[in-house]
Amino acid sequence: MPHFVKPALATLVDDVPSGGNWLFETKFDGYRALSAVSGSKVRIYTRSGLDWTDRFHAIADALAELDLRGVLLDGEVVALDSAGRSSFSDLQKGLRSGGKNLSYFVFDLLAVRNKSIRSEPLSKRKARLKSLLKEAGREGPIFYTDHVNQDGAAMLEMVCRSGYEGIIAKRASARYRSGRGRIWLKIKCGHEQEFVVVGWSPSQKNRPFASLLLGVYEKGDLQYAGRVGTGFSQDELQQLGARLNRLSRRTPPVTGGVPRAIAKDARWVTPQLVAQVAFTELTADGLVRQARFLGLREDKPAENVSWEESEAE
DNA sequence: TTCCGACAGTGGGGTCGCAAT
DNA sequence: ATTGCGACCCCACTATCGGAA
Repeated sequence: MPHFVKPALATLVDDVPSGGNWLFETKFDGYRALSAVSGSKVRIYTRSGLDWTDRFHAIADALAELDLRGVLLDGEVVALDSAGRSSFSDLQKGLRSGGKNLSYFVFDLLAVRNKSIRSEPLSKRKARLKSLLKEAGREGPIFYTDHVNQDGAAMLEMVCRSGYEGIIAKRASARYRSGRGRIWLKIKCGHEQEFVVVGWSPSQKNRPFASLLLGVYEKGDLQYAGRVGTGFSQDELQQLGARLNRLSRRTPPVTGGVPRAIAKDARWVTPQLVAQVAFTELTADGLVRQARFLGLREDKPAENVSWEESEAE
């Protein structure tokens, strides 16, 4: 059986690359999974190389039926919602039931007959992968991840309008390279909007604060919307920390919805500051996921901050 | 010289399992 | 029964450093 190889990782960029022989795939929101398959023997590894075959056993069983020889696959395990989008929260729930209702979108082939083909160009590896999976993937849960060869910008626009997470651009001529690099780029649809700063989480470390607590007005009530703890420079941390202290107050300005564990050490603030925040999506509880701080909006009064209608830019 | 990639360190939302309360 | 914690998953970012381009 082929052994684990550290996966290639994409670098987040703002713009779709042009020129230079790129191919474009839709970005899935799931768990990265590399699979070593040899006949009925299957091992599925996480990004860091842990063996998660048991958690994904439904997929492992499907891989075992493909009758592959010494193959190493790279792809993403996802849960598809009713519209066919990959849903991260469904995935997290789906894992409880042993990996049923999960799909495996395979996008790269790293070894065949126990021999590494990582030095072959991506376009060639994908062609081999496609023919390998041709008979297999018809009804799932194993799928070949297709791509387009041009006009990534148009693809991004279409993908965002349909509510997906974004796209991945890959150099078609590049060999497989472990670790983060410029050979693979991710461009996210991303959401961005203003939030009222309603408080902060104190830091265990040597920082003015760990994260900002966010809120949004909904029908006159200020509701908790999660935290943001990254995106600040050293200067911003200091300056924001000082302003928060000046606005500090004893009672929470939000009406509710703050998880116990967070409310326990939360420090509250008069709702006055407005933060611009980017995030990938809202969780089932209406909290921002993968949020990063972009800056303060000094021009916006806090009372005007409510949910913006979800729409692609 | 400039840029890139690796690393360390900080932060988030989740799930799970186990130990302490 | 509830709570807390760490180890995993998904990540985000800043800051630094050495070597490649």
